[in-house]
Formats: sequence, C-alpha cells, structure tokens
Amino acid sequence: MPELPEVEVVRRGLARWVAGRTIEWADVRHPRAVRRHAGGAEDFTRRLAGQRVRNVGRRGKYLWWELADGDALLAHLGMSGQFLIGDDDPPPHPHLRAALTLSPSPQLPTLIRFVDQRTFGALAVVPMSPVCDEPAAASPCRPKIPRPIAHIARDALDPALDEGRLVAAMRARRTGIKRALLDQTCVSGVGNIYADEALWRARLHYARPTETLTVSRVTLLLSAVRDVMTEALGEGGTSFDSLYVNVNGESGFFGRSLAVYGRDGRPCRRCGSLVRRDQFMNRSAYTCPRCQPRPRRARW
DNA sequence: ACCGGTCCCTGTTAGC
DNA sequence: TGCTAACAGGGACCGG
Repeated sequence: MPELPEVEVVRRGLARWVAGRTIEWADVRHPRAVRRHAGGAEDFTRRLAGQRVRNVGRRGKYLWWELADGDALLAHLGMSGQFLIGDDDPPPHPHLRAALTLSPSPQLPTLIRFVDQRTFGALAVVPMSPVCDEPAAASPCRPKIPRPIAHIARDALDPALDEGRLVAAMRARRTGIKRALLDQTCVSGVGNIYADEALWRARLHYARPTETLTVSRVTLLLSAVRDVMTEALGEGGTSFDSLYVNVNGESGFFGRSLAVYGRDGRPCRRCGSLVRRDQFMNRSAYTCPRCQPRPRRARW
C-alpha cells in the first residue's frame, strides 16, 4: 500500500533512470490505466512520444515526470501500482498496464513498465499550474504542480508546509482525528498504515474529536507523522507482499518496525496490552487499548 | 462549505 | 475439496 515513504522511494528510483532522457514510445496495455487521461489511450501515447523528461516530482502519494514541454506525466500508484525498470522475464507480467520506452542510451535500460494488479493506479498527461499557496512575490518563477492535484495539500515532509496553518485547519475540522489525518486536502501523504502508527506514537485514539485536541497535541501528532515516515523512508518503505516494491522489484523493510498496524492480537510494544483491530471507514484501525483509550465522546 | 458514505478493482485467505 | 465472503484501500464523486 504505497503511502508517502513508498512513493518517495519509487520517485527516487525513477529519477535516477529517467531524468534527462527522452520517451520514445508509450504503449497502453489496459485502458483503465489511463482512465484519468482526457484524450484516451491514443492521445496519451501521442503526447508522450519524443518528450524529454526533466525530473520526477512528488506531492503526497502522487508523483509526476516533468516533461520538457511543460506538461507532466502524472501517476498515482493506488493500492498496487509499480514502476519497474528494465525488460520483463518471460512470461510477461500478468498485470502490465503500460510500457514506456526510452531512447537508447549506453549501459541503461530502455523500458519502464507500469504494473498494477488492483487497477486503482492511474497515469495521465496533464498541464502544470502554479502552486496556489506560494506567495507570488517569493520568486519570479513560481513552482508548479500538476493541475489535477492542485487541491492536494502539501505533504507531511514538505519543507514549505505551513505547520501553524495546518494545526489550525485540523482543529477547525468537526470530525475524528484519523479522518482528518487521512484527508489529503488537509495534509497529504498519510494513509492507513502511517496514520495508525503516528496515532499510536502520539497516544491518541482514532476517534478523538478534532476540536478536543490542543495545539500542542496536534503538533505532537504531526511530529509523530513526520518521524514515522522518515524512519520508513530510511528502511525503503513498508512491504506486506509483492504489491509494494521499488523500481528494481525489491521490498522495503519497515514492516518489521510497525507497532500496531496489522498486529491485532499481539502485544503492544510499549505496554504489552493486546493490539486490537476495529472496523473504521470500511477498513481497519489498529490501536493499543491501554495507550490509546477510546474517548467517551468518540467521533468518526 | 463541509462531511461522510459508496464505488471502483483483483488476488488471497478464512470459513463453512 | 470447493465455494463464497471478507479483506486490502485511495480518492473521485455524490447527496445531505
């Protein structure tokens, strides 16, 4: 389940192989992979052929290839999307959704595959637009992000994140704290795994109403989010199965460091109480019942 | 404007 | 053993 650390691992891997190179051809193998592209598969291919790639950017769980003409190849990995460098071994991967061929370069692989079992991932060629929370006077050349994700907030590891404004926004919500963490228009990059891990670190129950949290509690929680994501990034991300791997097909190792996520029935690493799993938003929420007691006025 | 529920998808696993 | 249901879950979308 790629969240910010996993997507950043992929971004770094991609940048190493595609920055400065030219896309020769884009082959769409499944129409659903480009369902977010306005012009369909044919237009997708036409817009990419011959484009030079400047670099690879990321905000939250989105990443994009910056193209020389000013557009971007925007990608979301969904639950199981992968970019894999190099040719396939036969038989071909059963979930290959798109193949990008780069112009030949000595010693470098020319093929990048987009593989996605559960097809929640998507690719699209989109225009860029100026970042809207950036003061116009700050720089003559305002930074840009892909237009379809202009509504996605700066992510937890973004140096330009306005912490004070974020804390205020979270406390202004009228919902449970985990819902607020998962809302990508508040702060982006946090998914189910790191939300549960950060809440455990901050000793907060997921159903705590946001309006009952003090500024310092929310600030502490956001530090926990940053810490756990930074640690996960250092371990190459979290892999439960073969659905999250880096561009070389390798797993990440943060799974062994998880405190609560996926550990129901096993002892809390802090107090020994048994971790529990609750149904939450049609998925799961893992907590330690002693470290994170359910508030009397629960909200979610 | 904000909030919460639903749906999109497929492979694996648990349970009967 | 073979079937079905639950589960994994981000985010667009829609209705209140």
